[in-house]
Amino acid sequence: MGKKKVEIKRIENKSTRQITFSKRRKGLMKKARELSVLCDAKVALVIFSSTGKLFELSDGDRSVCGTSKVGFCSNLI
Amino acid sequence: MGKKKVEIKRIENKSTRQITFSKRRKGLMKKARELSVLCDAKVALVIFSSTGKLFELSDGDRSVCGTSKVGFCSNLI
DNA sequence: AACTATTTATAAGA
DNA sequence: TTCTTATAAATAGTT
Repeated sequence: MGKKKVEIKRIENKSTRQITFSKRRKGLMKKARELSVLCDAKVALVIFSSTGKLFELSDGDRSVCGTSKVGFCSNLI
Repeated sequence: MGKKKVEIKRIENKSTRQITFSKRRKGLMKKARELSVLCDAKVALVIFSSTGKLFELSDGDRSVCGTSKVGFCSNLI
């Protein structure tokens, strides 16, 4: 998608990589939510950026992971 | 995407829901891998179908979660 | 942060 | 149920 086809390999330019990260993270989380709702599935998504920043999403029955999002993330680490 | 626009709510027809689950799960995992590679991020994705079947993906530095995929999944539960 | 040309994902259909 | 196709959606490069 986009004006040029892009090869799936590490983006070397830092600012391009950061912009792409921001755009694709948003898109991925949207699709995760959609899968969860449309198909009545339980979905958990955890993303660490290359700078170590954490983004997380979980849908469906939260009880398997604990009740808080922070708790859920902590269990992963 | 697709021939008709679809509303994001639970698909009531069981076989349609199962087909959509299969297609979108595949697409979501592909995009998770792409984000991981393009942006040098660590991504973990865990999906339970409505029948309880587990699908899982993790990319990037596995050490935060243990070395095996099974181990990683077990930690979540 | 918005736009838009294109690519990609996918809802129906075969 | 695997393959095709029309269309919606995501997004790469641009402004």
